[in-house]
Amino acid sequence: MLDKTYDPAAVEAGRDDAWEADGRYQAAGNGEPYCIMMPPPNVTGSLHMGHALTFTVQDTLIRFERMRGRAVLWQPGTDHAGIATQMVVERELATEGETRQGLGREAFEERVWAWKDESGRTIVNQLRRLGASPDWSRERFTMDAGLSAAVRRAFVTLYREGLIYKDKRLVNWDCQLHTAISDLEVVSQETDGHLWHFAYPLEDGSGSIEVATTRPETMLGDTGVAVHPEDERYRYLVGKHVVLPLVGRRIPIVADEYSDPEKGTGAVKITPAHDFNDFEVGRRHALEAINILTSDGALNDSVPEPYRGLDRFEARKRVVADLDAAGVLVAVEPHRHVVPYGDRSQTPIEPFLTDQWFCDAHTLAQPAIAAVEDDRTRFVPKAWESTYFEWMRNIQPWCISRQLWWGHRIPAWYGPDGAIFVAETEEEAIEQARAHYGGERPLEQDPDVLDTWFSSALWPFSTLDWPEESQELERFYPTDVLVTGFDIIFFWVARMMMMGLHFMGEVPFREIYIHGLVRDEHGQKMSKSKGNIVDPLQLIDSYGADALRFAILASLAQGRDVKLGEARVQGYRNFVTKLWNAARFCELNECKPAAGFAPDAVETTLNRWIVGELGATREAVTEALEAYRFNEAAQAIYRFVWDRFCDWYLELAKPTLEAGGREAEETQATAAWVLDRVFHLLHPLMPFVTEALNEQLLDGQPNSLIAQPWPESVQAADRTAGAEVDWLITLITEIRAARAELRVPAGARLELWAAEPNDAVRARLATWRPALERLARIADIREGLPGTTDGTLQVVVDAVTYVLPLAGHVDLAEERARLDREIEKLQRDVAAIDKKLDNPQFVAKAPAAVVEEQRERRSAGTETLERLKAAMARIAS
RNA sequence: GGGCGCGUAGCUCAGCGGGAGAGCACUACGUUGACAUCGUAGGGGUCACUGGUUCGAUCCCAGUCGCGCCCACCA
Repeated sequence: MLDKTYDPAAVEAGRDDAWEADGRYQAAGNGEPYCIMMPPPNVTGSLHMGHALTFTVQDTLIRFERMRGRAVLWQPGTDHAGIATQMVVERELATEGETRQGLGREAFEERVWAWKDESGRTIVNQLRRLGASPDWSRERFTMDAGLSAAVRRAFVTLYREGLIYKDKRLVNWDCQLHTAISDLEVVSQETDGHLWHFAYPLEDGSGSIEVATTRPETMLGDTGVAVHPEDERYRYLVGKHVVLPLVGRRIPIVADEYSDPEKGTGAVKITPAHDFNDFEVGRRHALEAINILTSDGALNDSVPEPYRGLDRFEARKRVVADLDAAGVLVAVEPHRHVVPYGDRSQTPIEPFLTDQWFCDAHTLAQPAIAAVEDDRTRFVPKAWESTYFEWMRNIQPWCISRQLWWGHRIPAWYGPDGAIFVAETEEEAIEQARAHYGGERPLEQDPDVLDTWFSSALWPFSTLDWPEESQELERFYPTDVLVTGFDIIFFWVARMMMMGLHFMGEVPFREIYIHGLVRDEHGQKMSKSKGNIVDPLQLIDSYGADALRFAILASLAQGRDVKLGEARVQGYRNFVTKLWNAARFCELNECKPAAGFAPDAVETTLNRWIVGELGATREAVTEALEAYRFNEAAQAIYRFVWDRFCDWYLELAKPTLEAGGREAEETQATAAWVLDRVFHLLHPLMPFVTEALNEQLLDGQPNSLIAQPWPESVQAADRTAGAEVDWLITLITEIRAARAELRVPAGARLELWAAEPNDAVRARLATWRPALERLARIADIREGLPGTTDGTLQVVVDAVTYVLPLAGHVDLAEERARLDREIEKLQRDVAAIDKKLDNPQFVAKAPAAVVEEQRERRSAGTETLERLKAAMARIAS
């Protein structure tokens, strides 16, 4: 027996364990492979709503395809998340008064591994509560031995192909984390600052040239001043020199188109070592690049003595004060501008000249662009392709080295003379060195590690054992769909495309489904500082994983962010309760699956109708899931369960079930069958409750739903049954509405007189008499017109007038007013249709079917109108 | 500066060339009923604005206004 109330905790407990123990999460059977790569959450992570969204979507697809007979692999794992993890462990060390430097590299790495073993499983366990069904037996971590080998193979290969190289370039330097970061890890922030104007004196004493800057301290590294070649104001100065104040350096004035006459003073100071644009200008004019910063962001020994060792922001004040004192500070104006910040450290980023490893992303991007252009990989929704193209076509060299300790160590070794040996193992590097030097030389490995996203870029094949040639790699690559948010298209999707095509020769996935971000119910991004974080685990505790999953899916319209408040989840918990109670009703009425039940062979109208409705729902859900329209899938099944099955089918079936007999038996079997199909259709969306109900209710089933086949198509909707039930629903609804409007007491039973019934209507009324008695509170059904016109309620359905005598329950004037409103509305409708039909252009140019439809609507409308007028006439006097 | 998206009922949003929809909220009535985590009924909208295309526009196109996002940008 089902419990009287639905308790999500009881329903969900232990199910994940049971499914996994039965091996349900592993690819099974000989079906066509279907693979989704789980975007590996950071080991430092704990489940947030973004995870809940993306993993619900993935699990829904996985369960759907698993039921459809595909050999499904959902490949799970976690990411070592270089900077994030290192920061977490360093913070932990700090509470012990310890630092990573104090510990030393080796001990620190051990410490991180220990942390990972202890805390790294949090998110995995939380995923289980959501009902996620990946193949945990294949769980991977980006720093596993196998994946590390893949990283080294990829690095070495790209190096040998000239697609990875070491270069001294300006990089984004994080002065707090002491590492380079990629362009993507830099976030721009609008900041209120100042624009300082300085007059640099000309060497020949003939005057000065005014420059403006937001970073005065960089002037200590200036090696030129640039003006636009066509700027008349400065043309005569080109080729002359200025003497840099405070420093005394003689620097040239050059003509360069980078200089924008509209901006600042039109003359721009050039600091090649600390500005990306200036670096280019400097290169064009052979200006020296003087690095004036230390890795901490303090000034180094290249600047005059008084400034050495000052932090860059201290130095800024000092430089301004000194320039002011020297009389070269011309003006200071408030200035709003964007300042680059590190996305992890939240500190201002400095362009900094260092040796780093770069990946030639431009070359790798070309095949990745082509693959999307010719649809070998499709974005859903398609609009994201332009974002992808835009970025890929303007891609810059990717800085892949990081000055961190946690990550994949760069497989490069240096000889005493600086010669570089890149190899997959130290032994190979030693071998190379021996050949190179003709003898043993001490080698030192590059201290840096790789950008975390380098290993993530290999994920679609490194997890499938590449570079080993495994069966899984053969079978599941290319994968079917990647599910992810737009926020990591650049970080991850683009890079997987590049690496997948380069190493595997094929795209990593055939489709990329991009979903929105989760926001709170007001559309605000969830953030700790706003205090509007919704915790998915708390929602699961309160309402169940099924309700949370369904709420997410039902809210997930393509191309939109998902706004999700607690009320929404609560609403869908109510839906689960509704389903539970429907199942309970069926159980109480002994609706059990009948052996050999054939849905297309049911005889009674009601049962034929619900079978048809279920069939339509099955198609709608299937098509919606195939097209990643999760909200439509959710809506279709929701509508069916609540509006069709509960509100009408079960209500209309009650008299039949109570009466017993053959019809009741067919109805019991049909109800059980429908419920069973509903559990199947709902299972990918809400796995727990469907499994629980299936298990308890339909205990003839040998297998759990997770392994059951997806429902087959059933016969096309039975149109005669549909028409009849539609008629019945309309009649009952009309009577209920009229009664409510005229405030007929809810308990009052009225007679129903059918004014001019034909044989079909007469038969229908006989058939549905018990339903009408029950749902429309009808006392008796008669033909013709009742003797009294005093106090009647009249409705018209399908060209038949129904009169319900009220015996004093109602005010005649109110009934007149009600009929009047209906007549008016109908007249407006008919007039609108007439206007169309009277337009020869419409009749001539609109499709015949549309014209025909309008004609039908018009004739139905006028017929009803006539009868309503007749009804009015009967009570008018 | 470049690109993208969104303005539909009080709120959150579907729909997207031929009858304006849902959920929540609201109002009235209803509890021996599978379900009050419920039922029945109801109120509520010049589908942002202006033009255009069309026999016909909430839907397509152009523009305007408003909101949001991404990329670029430290003179």
